[in-house]
Amino acid sequence: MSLQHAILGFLSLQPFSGYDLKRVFDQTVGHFWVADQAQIYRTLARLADEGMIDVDPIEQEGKPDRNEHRLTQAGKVELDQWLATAHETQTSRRPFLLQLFFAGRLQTPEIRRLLQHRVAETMLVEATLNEIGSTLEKHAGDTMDLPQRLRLATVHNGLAHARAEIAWATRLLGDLAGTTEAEAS
Amino acid sequence: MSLQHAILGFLSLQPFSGYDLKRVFDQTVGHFWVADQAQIYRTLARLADEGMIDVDPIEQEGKPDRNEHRLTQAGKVELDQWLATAHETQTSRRPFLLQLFFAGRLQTPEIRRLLQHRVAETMLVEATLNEIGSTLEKHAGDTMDLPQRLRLATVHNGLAHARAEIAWATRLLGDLAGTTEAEAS
DNA sequence: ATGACCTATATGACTTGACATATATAGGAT
DNA sequence: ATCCTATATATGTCAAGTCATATAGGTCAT
Repeated sequence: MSLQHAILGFLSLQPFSGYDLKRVFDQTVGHFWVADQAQIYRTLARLADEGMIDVDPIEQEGKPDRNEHRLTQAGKVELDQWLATAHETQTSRRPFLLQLFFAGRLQTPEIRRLLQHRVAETMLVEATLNEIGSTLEKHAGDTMDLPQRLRLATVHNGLAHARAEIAWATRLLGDLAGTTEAEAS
Repeated sequence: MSLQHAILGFLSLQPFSGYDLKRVFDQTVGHFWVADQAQIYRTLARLADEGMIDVDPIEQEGKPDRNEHRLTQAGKVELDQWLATAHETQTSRRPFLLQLFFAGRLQTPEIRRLLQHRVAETMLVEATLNEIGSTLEKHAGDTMDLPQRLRLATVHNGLAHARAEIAWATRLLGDLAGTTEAEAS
């Protein structure tokens, strides 16, 4: 499970409540990791159980109390070990390719519509990532330290894949158009 | 759930047993969709329950009996509707990016090692996809029909993303090397 | 004071998937 | 005889994730 280590990672930066974590996930790694609120709380409970994190109840005025979580030594060790390990990548499932694989049953215009939708969708992702990237670069200015550059690199990764997807789909659209015209002529 | 529709897709080509399906999955869509054997059988049972497929017990000599599954009209309708729908893509989780995001805690050489491992891993994927691609092209010869071209396109998609990943990681490796040298000089 | 919204945590129910293991038939090897 | 492999289906168990919903404190606007 990686969510566990993601949480340890954030807690290595500063203490967070579960509520904080949900927002931090969405705002920083949301483009490649979606974390469910319920899952965050349950994982925090498990990590506390295992002695990876400590829980610190904080009373607040004007707001409900919050449970701050901070890394224990054991948690730090676990995190660093996970970080330093080169994990095998398991092939991720791609529903769109599945759909395309069987799309031979459809009419060519319908397939083109699917691909065009895919391009449009991916261009939106690209735009979002571009914004995130410029924000990161602006915030950092000239002095970008290693952690910042790695965070930016995750955005560049998303951009690289988005562009690859768009180029691939666009090319396939061209191929399909070419054939249709050739068959019609 | 997409496994359901993948199974319907294969059964739209010809009848299959659960055992067949497992092999067919591995051999044709394995590069972007891993299907668990137990999951296949349970999904077949559910699809039969829902009237999407019919089960046909076949007695065999020299081998155990097998249950052939074939699409019903309802299954065909469900498949075609799924195929023709432009589904929203949910962001897939990328454990490697998570790792990189927090890798600022590591020493630069360790980060470089992670990236080099990533490149090597992805180059293996690329090689495998190249083989699959050439096999498909060889089998088809000059006359590639639409379904064949779409199957090939899923391989090209994988290749495009593999190359994007390699290029991104290589570039990042260069950046990291540049900084280390600059800091050392 | 009622409703809308934000902060904050928690639980129940369910789905999907992963992994191990069981069962049975039969061929071929040692 | 025994073991290994292939064919074929099935079940148990657990982990991970999704979605809905509950609870509770508090602010602010109408």
